[in-house]
Amino acid sequence: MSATAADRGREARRRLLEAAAELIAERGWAAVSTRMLAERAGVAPGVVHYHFSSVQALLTEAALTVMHGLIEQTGTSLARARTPGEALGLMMDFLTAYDGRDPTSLLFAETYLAAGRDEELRRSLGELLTGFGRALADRLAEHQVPAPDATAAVVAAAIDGIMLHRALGPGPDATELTAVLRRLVAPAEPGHPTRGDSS
Amino acid sequence: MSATAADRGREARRRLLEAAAELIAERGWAAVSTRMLAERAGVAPGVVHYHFSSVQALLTEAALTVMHGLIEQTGTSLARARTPGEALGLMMDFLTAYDGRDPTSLLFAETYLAAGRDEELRRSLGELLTGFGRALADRLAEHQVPAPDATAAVVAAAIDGIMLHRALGPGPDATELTAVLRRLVAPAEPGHPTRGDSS
Amino acid sequence: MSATAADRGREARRRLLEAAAELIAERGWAAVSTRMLAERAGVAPGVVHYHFSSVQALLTEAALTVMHGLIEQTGTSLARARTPGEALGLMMDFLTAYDGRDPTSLLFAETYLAAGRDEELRRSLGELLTGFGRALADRLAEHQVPAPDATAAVVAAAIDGIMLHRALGPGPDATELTAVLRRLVAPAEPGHPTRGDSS
Amino acid sequence: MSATAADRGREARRRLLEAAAELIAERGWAAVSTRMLAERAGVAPGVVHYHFSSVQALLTEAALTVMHGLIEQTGTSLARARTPGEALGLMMDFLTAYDGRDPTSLLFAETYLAAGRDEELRRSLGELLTGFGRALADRLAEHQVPAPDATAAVVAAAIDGIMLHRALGPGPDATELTAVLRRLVAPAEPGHPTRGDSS
DNA sequence: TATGAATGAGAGTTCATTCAT
DNA sequence: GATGAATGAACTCTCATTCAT
Repeated sequence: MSATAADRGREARRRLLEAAAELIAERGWAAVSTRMLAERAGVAPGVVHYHFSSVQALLTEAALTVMHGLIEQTGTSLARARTPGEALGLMMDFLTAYDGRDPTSLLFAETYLAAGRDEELRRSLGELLTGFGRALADRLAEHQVPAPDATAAVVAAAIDGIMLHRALGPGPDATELTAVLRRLVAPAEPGHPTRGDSS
Repeated sequence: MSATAADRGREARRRLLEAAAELIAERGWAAVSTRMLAERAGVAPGVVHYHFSSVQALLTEAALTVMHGLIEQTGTSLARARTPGEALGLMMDFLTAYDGRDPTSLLFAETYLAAGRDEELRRSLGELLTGFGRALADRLAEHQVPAPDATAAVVAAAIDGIMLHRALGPGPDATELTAVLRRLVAPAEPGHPTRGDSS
Repeated sequence: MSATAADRGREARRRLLEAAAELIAERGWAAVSTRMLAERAGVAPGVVHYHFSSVQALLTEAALTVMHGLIEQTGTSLARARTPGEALGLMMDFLTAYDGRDPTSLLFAETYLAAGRDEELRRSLGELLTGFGRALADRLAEHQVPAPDATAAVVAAAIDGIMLHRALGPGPDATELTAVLRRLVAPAEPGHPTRGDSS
Repeated sequence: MSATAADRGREARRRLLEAAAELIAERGWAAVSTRMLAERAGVAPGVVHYHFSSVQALLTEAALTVMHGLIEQTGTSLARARTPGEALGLMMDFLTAYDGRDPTSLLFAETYLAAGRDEELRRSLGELLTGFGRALADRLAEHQVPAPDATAAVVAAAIDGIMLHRALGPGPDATELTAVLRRLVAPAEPGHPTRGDSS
């Protein structure tokens, strides 16, 4: 109401972050330019460097914001899950929600690669994923999945890897892949150690 | 002894492909420039476009050559494997051979992403991976692994995904991950679940 | 007093258009380069593409601006002419004002040729000349010149053609040529009907 | 028969001249490059500079050869013409044979402009056109056309100017234009010498 | 009589960033 | 808080030309 100027400033900043997330997916991290960002956000070119110290800083903040949001939300859902099937299903849901060519999948992949060349980004992203991995491992442990830490790592990696491969072509459909992935998280059973498929 | 000129040309071309593979991993696909390539290969800048129609074409050829070599060689090894354990072990070996920050892992990841923005690259890479997926699925089928196609896809994706995540930090070690991955390829056996080889 | 930045921008743009018109004549349409334009206009190389989407766009705008100005002004003079002799004399004046090697003549010739390879330029230039041709034909018709449209086309073409030929060497002087050209615009006379066209 | 190597050399040279004439019309004088010429002529790039001292020299020779051929042939036809109508008709024939966008018209126009920036080309082309102008003037004189030199210059210029304008759009058709041009070459008549102004 | 690999300059264009307003 | 003009380096790519073979 009062601080119209400050509000416009916040709004411009928000639109720039939104534009950055879109453009990283569309063009690739290294191909996003100041002018592209300004145009997409509907602001003057100079505004980019007014709100952010560099284009890299804007891209980093945008990517981490989106990834933090999605991962945090999934972690929360995991924590709320009451039954094992519910918890595991949440992970598998990614396979139907994202096809490897959607903005979210691409943003994740681009950011993983960019992190390999930016120490600060690598650290932040590492923390995010480590936290998520722990949350997932905790759930798996509750459901008697053996080697819960390594299993959580493999599940998360498999899902990201599937996204990466799907960008190249369809591949097997989500239902089939989900069935295979469930083998990873079958709970250990006293008499019949490591079953998990025959259903 | 005669064709010194032609030989020099072949050598320059070869060095450019070598430089391209290195630089894609080091700097990222979109950040490789004509002059960087020329300098790394030890040739004049103009030579790049003398031998290749564009920088994109050079990067594409370089990436496909390396990936083709590695995948073909792995496929051949798979085909030669006499026992199931040997075959499965070959796949798991990637986890000890590559740590996600080595040139080969990075080249793979960069090329996957670049393929999303280059139709020709996507097609070529798709063929390469489809062929490998089929070879792997065939082996899995021989060992009575259920849903061999989807399983092959998940195994390959998990390995690439692990590489991607490892670039961010160490994570669980290869031995643990391998143990988890073996759950995916346990043969379906009516009476005695999870043995898995003797064929 | 306030908008010094905007003023500087307008001034730079203006100087670039001026430089473009000069350089098209001096070097030829296809030989005008970004850096030549920048140097002549006294601006940094990057400024060219800040103000214009491409060098082609700059050349096109510059050429059309100059040609539009000259043609419009001549059209206006034609319209204001009170007597036939005055109107015809305006056309003939070009022969004394321009010698085929002056910037204006060369700009016209270069632009005609460039228009053959640029659809948009061809359209714009075509409209400009069609409009002028109509204005001239109207005047000729008022003075009972037979076939005024074709006559206007021939007069305009002859003048441009003379400029083109003069670039190669002097040729007959303007007075003689003017006398010949006047044959084209002799009014039809009842008793002695305009030999040379009918049949 | 014997000198196969020498024959191939002559043939390559001939094909290069042919390619040059085509490409000047297609791309414009300044846009013709060594590689384009070699490709069009079906020879290796190095051959261009083996047969010609520079690309400019090749273009110049090609243009002059074509123009010399056409002008010489027209001059010969003019000389052979038995009646006035026949002679004048030869000139007018250009208007139906060329439409301003054909290779010949474009080659002429491109060469006129190039001559303005190449002293040697200007001299050669000037001689060619001067010679033709004299031949035409002689014919006009024989038919009692007043001011035959200036008239010849205007006729030639009008035809080239019409070609130049036609490249921009159709304009009046050849029949109408020819009718107008015939006014220029009407023979002087005892009683009414050189009418056409006083109105 | 060619050949084709190489050179290095220069083409048009886009870049992240700065700064006076 | 925002602007937009400007900078100068770097981008991909094409150039005419040379020269060892």
